[in-house]
Amino acid sequence: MSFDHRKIELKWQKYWEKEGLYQAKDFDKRLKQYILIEFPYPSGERLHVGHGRSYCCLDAVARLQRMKGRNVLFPIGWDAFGLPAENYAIKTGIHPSITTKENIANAKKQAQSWGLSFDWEREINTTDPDYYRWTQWIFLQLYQKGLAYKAEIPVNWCPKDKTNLADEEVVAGKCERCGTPVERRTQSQWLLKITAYADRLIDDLETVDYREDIKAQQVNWIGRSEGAKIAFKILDLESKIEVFTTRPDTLYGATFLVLSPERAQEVLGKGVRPEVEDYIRKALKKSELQRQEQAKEKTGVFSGFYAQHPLTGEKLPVWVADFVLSGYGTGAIMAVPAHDQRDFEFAKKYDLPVKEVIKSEVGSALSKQPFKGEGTLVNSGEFDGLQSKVAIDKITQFLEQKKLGERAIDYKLRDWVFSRQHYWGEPIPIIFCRHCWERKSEKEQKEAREGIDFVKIAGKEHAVVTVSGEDLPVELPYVENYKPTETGESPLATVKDWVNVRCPICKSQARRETDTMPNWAGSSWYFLRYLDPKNDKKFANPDKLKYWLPVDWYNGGMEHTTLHLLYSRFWHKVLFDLGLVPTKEPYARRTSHGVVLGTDGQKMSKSRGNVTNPDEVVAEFGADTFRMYEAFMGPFEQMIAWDPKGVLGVHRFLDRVWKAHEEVSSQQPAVSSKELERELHRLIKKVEEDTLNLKFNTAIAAMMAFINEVASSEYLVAREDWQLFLEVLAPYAPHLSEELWHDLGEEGSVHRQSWPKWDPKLIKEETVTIAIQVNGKFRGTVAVSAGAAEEEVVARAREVESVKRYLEEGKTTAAGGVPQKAGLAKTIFVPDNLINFVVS
RNA sequence: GCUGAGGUGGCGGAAUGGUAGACGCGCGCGCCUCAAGAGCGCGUGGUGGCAACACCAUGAGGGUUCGACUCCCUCCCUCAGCACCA
Repeated sequence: MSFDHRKIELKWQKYWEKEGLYQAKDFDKRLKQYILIEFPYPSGERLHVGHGRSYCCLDAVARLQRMKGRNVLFPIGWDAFGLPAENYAIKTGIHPSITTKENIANAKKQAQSWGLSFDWEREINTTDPDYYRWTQWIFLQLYQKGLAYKAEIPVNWCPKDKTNLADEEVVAGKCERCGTPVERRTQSQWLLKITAYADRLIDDLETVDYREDIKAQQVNWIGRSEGAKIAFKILDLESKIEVFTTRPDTLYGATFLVLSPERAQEVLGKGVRPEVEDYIRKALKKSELQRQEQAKEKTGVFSGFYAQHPLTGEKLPVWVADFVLSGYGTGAIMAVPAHDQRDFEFAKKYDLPVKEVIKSEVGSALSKQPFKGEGTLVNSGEFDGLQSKVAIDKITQFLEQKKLGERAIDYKLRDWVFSRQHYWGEPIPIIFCRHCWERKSEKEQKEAREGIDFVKIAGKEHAVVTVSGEDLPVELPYVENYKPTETGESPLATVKDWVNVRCPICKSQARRETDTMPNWAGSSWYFLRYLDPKNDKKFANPDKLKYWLPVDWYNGGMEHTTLHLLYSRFWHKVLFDLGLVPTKEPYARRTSHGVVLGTDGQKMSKSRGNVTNPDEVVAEFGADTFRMYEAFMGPFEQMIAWDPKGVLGVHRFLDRVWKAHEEVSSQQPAVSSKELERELHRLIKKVEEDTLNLKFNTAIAAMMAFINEVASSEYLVAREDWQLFLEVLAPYAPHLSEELWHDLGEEGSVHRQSWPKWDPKLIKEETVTIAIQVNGKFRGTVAVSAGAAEEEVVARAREVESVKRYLEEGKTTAAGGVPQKAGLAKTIFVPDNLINFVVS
C-alpha cells in the first residue's frame, strides 16, 4: 500500500523544529561548512519550482554534511526591496511593508513545507531597519574611502519603470526587467567605483572554484584590454586628442581620427560647421537601442579639423561618428582602415585612404577586407620588418620616450550607477548642506569641485555631509504616493519633514539625499549578516566572520553572474581592504542550477500557462517526492523541462521504499546476502560522492537501483543494513526516512546519525566478471575470483565458447566469411576487468 | 564576431580510455481485478535471421591506441553570455 505523506511530514517538521536540529553553532570545534543559496525575493507569486531546484539539492548537501560531522550553516532570508512590491503598492494602495510581510510569511510556510533544513534563527530581511542600517553603514565606508561619488552622467533611463538602470541591468538596449527600450538621459547620480577593483575582480578568480563559464562571463564583462594611449595634436586648435588602441603596431596605418559625438562636443566646442553640429545633436538624441540597430550602416561627418600624426607628421582629417563609443577608451579613435573592420567600412563609405602597414603571411586582399591579424610591419619607417608583438612594445616605448603616448589598460566595465529614484529601497544616508559649503574657504571649494564632495541643487552648490553612524538607520519614511515621477525625482522628495533636516555638522537647515539604493545593495553583503544577525554594534562580530568565512558553497542563478555576484565580490573586497572581513573573496565555490522550464520545454510563464505550482505537487505527492524529483530531473547545472510523469516515477520509488520497509521489518531476523551487502556499501560511497559533486540525479538513480535489487532478493535484508539504507536516503527524503527510522524503534532523529562508512573490503567482489575482447571487440565474459592472475584468466577465457572460435587457428571468422589465420600476437590484461586477445 | 557549455535510443539522461544506453519516462506483452487511469512481473537502440548469432550505431570526417562516447586534428549544428569595446 502507498504511504500517506500527509500523516508524516508535518509531524516530523514540528519535531525537527522542537529539537533545533538545524541550528548552526558559532565557534564549534567541528569543521564548519557554510552552504548558501541565493535568498529569494518574496514576491506575490510565491516560491516556484526553480527555487525548489536550488534549495532542495543544496539541502541534501547540507544534511549530508551534518551527518558527516560538519558544523553546517545553511541560512535563508529575504531580499525584499525592489520594484514589484512598489508597483503592487501603486496599484492597490497597500503599503509595500505590508505586502512584503505577507509574502515573506507565505514563502516561509512554503519553504518549511518542503522540509528544508534552514537555520531559521538567523533569518534576515533586507527591508528591516536593523538590517539596512548596516547596508547604509557600508555605503558610508565606501564613501569615506572615495569609492562612492555623485556625478552628472548620462544614464540608462527606463521610461516604463521610471528609473535609471546600471549598465548591467540593460540587455540589448532594453530594460532587463520590463523590456522597454532604454533612453539616454543626463542626471546627477551616485556611482560606486567598481572600476578601481577591475583587476582584482579578474585576477582573484584564480583563487576560487567557480565553473568555467561563470569565470569567463565575469572576465568578459570586465573586459580588460591592454594597449596604449596616443596623443594627436589638432591643428588650428590648442588641443590634443587622445586615443586608446590595442594595436600600437598599426600606428603608421592611421589615416584619420574619429571622435564620438559626446567627445566631439567637448573637444571641438561650439564653433563648428552647422552640419557637424547637426550631426552631433541628432546622434546624442538617439537611444542606446537606436544606435545599436543602426550599427550596420555607419554614419559620420567630417569635422573640418585636421590632426597631426605623431610620428609621420601627416595631416589626418578628424571625423565625428557615432560608431565610436563615448564610454570606452577615450571616446576617440585613430582609424586604421587597413587593419580594422569598422574603420575599413567607414573608409570605404566616405572614400578615405587605406594604408597597409601589416603584411600577412598568406597575403591579403585589402580592396575587399581588412587584415586584422598580426604580421610583419611595412610602411612603418624605422619599425619596418618587426613582428606585430615586438612592434607593439617598441612603438609604445618610443612614444613614451617622446612623451607622445603611454602604455594603458582599459576596461569595458563602468562604474556602478548606484542611485534609484524610487521609494522602496534603502535611503542613501547623505545630507546636503548649503551652509557648510559657504563656510568653506575658496581653496576648499576649489578642491571640492575638483573632487567629488559637492552637489548642485537648484543651481546652488552644497557640501556633501554623511549621516553619522549613531543616526543610522536613516529610516524610510511613510509616504502617501509611491509613484515615481517623470522628472526622475524620487517620491521621497515630497516628504518635506523628512527631507528637511538639521546638518549634523553645522546644525543649520539642510536637505537629505532623496534617492534610494538599487535592489542589489542589500544582497551585496547579506551572507555576512547571517553570521551575526542580531548584532546591534557591528554588522557582524569579527570572530564570527573569521570562524565562518568564506562561504564554502554558494549556489544561485546564472542570471546573477554579472550583477549580484560581481557586485558582492566588489563590496567584499572593499570590506577586506578596510580590515572588516578576513577573506579576499566571499565565496570559495560557486555553482549555478539550470533553469526549470515548463512541461512544453519553454520558459515558465503565466501567459503560456505552463507553470507548475510546487505547492500542488507537495500537496498531492508530498515534500519528499517533490524534493527528490527536483534533484532527479536531470543534471543539476542544465536547463530542463518539468515532467509530471517524472514526478510520478519518483513517487513510485518512495512507495517501493515503503513497501520494502514493511517486508524487511517483517522478515526478521534476516541476513543480507553478500551481494546485497556489497551493493549497499557501493551505494553509500556513490551517494556521498555524487551529492558532493552535484550529481544528485545519479545519486538517486543508484538508490533506485538498490531498491530494485532489494525487491528481487525477496527483501532478505538485515535490519542493520536497512538502517544504513535509511541513513543514505535521509538527505534526500528526510520525512520518509525519519518515519521509517522511528518505525524500527530507533530513538532520536535519523538526521542526527553519522553518515555510514562504506567498507572498502566489502565493496570488492570475490568473483569478478572479466570482459573478453578479441581485437578490441567484445566477445564474452568469464567469472574468475578477484585478483586472478593473467595466466589463469587467459586459460579460462580461451575456453569460453563464444570466444573460442575467434582464436582457433585456420578457422573462419564470422565476419563476412573471409578465412583468416588467427595467430595470437599478444594479450592485454587489465586485472579484475578485461582481457583482450590481439589476433593477427 | 568573441567567450563558455554541449551534440548518445521514442524522450530526460548514464558511462570521461576497458561489456555504450545505468536510472526514470514512454511503449509492448502478461498477471491481479467486475473494471481500471492503481499495483506487480517480463521485454524494449537499429538492421538481418525461426533461432543461435552476426553486423551497424554516441553530430560528420580523419588520427592516436590492443581498445575511443571519452584523447588529438578538421568541419557542421544547438544552447547560453557579451557584442561597433578600437
